[in-house]
Amino acid sequence: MNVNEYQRKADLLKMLSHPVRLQILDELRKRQACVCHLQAVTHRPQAYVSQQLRILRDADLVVDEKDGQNVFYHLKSTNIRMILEELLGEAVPPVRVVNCNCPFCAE
Amino acid sequence: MNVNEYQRKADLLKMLSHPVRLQILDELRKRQACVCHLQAVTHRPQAYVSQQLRILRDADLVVDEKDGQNVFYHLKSTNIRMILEELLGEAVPPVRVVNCNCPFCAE
DNA sequence: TCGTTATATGCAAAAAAGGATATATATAAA
DNA sequence: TTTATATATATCCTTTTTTGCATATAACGA
Repeated sequence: MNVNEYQRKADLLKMLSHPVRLQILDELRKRQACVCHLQAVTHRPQAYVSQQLRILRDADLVVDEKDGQNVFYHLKSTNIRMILEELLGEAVPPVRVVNCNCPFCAE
Repeated sequence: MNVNEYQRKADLLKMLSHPVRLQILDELRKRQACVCHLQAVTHRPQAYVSQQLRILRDADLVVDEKDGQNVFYHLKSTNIRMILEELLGEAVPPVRVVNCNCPFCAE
């Protein structure tokens, strides 16, 4: 392990060491989700969620895919999934969120 | 998982998301080490290393133990050890460091 | 006691992160 | 074409982090 590797690993952790980003990633490991769903889950304004998603996207942790009006995000690598598992425990199954009109939550 | 739990987990990760602190923790999972050893490993001035150790100590990640002139540090919990393993891979055995006069490195 | 080695702490400047707000774009629906 | 919805980006300001440097303390040896 040299200095650069520690730097890269630290950069990765920096992405995770933020409560809202962590919650977003935790949600995404249950199932892909659109921005409006993550808004409902985190109780944060849309612009705020989009900002955090952009950071995660730039860090190559999530991938976005457009579908009509919505943009769905999902985890990119399995590596991040394993770290989340160690940190947060097993992923729980997705649940419907009130005040969310996304295709999964609306019936 | 509620908001506070994400916050606590994020706080933990924040301690790790720093290249030098990460390197220190990686070194400590091989074996306990005194400040002068960590100085030699990280190539940082003593005051700098002590500062980072204080942060890790305040975060309850490491424990210090005085022995004569030296102060030895070791990891506190096994939880942190498992996260490091997931992130950095298996710990490698300790090696002697040149320019280090600690009891382990001096013959 | 004096100097040396090991370690800790305090402080301040520089850099980065966090979060709110305003605005832009793109799609769909009326 | 107008309007509404979903999402993205830019900007500004405040707070935190980072890091270097000066200094303090404590133990040990000469």
